[in-house]
Amino acid sequence: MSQNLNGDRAHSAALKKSAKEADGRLARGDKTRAALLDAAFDEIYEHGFQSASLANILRAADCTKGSLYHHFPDKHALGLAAARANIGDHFQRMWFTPLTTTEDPLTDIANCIQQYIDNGDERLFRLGCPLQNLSQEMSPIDEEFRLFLAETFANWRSALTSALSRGVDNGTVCQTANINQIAALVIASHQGNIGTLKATRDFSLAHDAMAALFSYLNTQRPAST
Amino acid sequence: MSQNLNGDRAHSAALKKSAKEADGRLARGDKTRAALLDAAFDEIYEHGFQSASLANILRAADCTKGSLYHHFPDKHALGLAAARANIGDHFQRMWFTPLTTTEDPLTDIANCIQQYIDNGDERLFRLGCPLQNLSQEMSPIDEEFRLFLAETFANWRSALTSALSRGVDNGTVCQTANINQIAALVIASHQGNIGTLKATRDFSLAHDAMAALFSYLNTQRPAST
DNA sequence: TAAACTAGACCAACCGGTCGGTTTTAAAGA
DNA sequence: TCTTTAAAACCGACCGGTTGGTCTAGTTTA
Repeated sequence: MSQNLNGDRAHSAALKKSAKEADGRLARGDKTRAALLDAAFDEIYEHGFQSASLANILRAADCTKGSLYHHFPDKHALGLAAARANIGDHFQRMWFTPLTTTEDPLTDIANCIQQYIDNGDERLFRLGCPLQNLSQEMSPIDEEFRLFLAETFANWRSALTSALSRGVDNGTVCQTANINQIAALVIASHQGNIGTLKATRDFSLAHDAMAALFSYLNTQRPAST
Repeated sequence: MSQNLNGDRAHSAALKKSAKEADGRLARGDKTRAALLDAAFDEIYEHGFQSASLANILRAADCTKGSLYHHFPDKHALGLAAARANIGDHFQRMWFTPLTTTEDPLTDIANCIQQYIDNGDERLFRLGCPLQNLSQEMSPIDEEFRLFLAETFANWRSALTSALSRGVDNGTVCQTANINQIAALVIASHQGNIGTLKATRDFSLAHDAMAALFSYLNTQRPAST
């Protein structure tokens, strides 16, 4: 077993070395590795994992085959590491951080979703959600990818239910609300909305779905008597 | 322009001939063509369009390259024709037929969705919805595919709104309901639900999302006073 | 000097697509 | 009814290009 959990071939010595770089600059090898992860994520996001071309990745990372196969045992490990690095970051920023502190989960969940539709960049609308793309493509054919993706969904779900549970406690969510159901519908409708938008490019459809979800979320507030 | 709207190379003479086959048997060429479409759909459903292998399709259809390229100009036309044939049929059976006759759209929309989760076959849970898979993969890279998929989404949406509109008229749907929003959420949440299930394999999550959607749908009924 | 890292030529396998040639089919002619 | 004929249908070897992956040699770093 020469691989660590990230599926790469970095040695413990290299890890120690880069930890020593206190000024933020990355050691040469780590810079190459980071460039490969970035380039791999972009290429996979654009073309999917199976159609992602190592040649394109190497060109974008300004790197050669020898370097790539020094850092990663194969394309699969590179793709998985790239997905882990990028998708984890994204969910932390967009969902986990806002949800762990909110005192009004129904409002802030709606805000998270609105963020995507109102402030999404060109790539989001053209390419959709990386988590969803990888789920569609890789879940049926690669168990390691599937487990990572399923874990991400599970984390997302529990971030939602934790926040909602806090909302029940502090009175911003109705006592009788089924927080598991709310979380499940938030995930499903948001994923479906982003995915559908990609093909239809119909923002009115996306806004309608969002409005319907928000009106559902509002029925989960305590009666205002 | 030697192609017809189906993107194949069948000549009008061949079409006339097969139309003459009143007993339902297909002429030799049409049988080959149908076998190719079936095999292509299966291969694309399993591996996606870009990763679909012509060699696999030919093996499954028991056919050779020469035949394939006699019937279709290229892989793209084959894939598009296969998608058209199969996805159209599916939506007709699962959604359009039930929805054009229903007198209680909120109930029957829920039934349609329940059908997928309760009676879906192994392939649906492992591979998801072909419409969604193709949307994810092909929308960003092929405008012809995208237009067909967007059209399918639009047809789905208008089948839902027509049924809901009838429901408003006959009193099974609340007068103040926003039928566009309802239709949009049904599409988004259903698509998202099937897609998420593929990675998570968590039926409790799918059932929760479905239950939440049903509870939303029930809020759209007239007050029972 | 040993280990980490980079370099890029090279490889077999597979890809979608082409093409010259053969077989099957059905209508026309006698 | 038998023969002729041309198009439709089918066949599979072959093509250039690309794929992920290997390997040996050289460079940089601690």
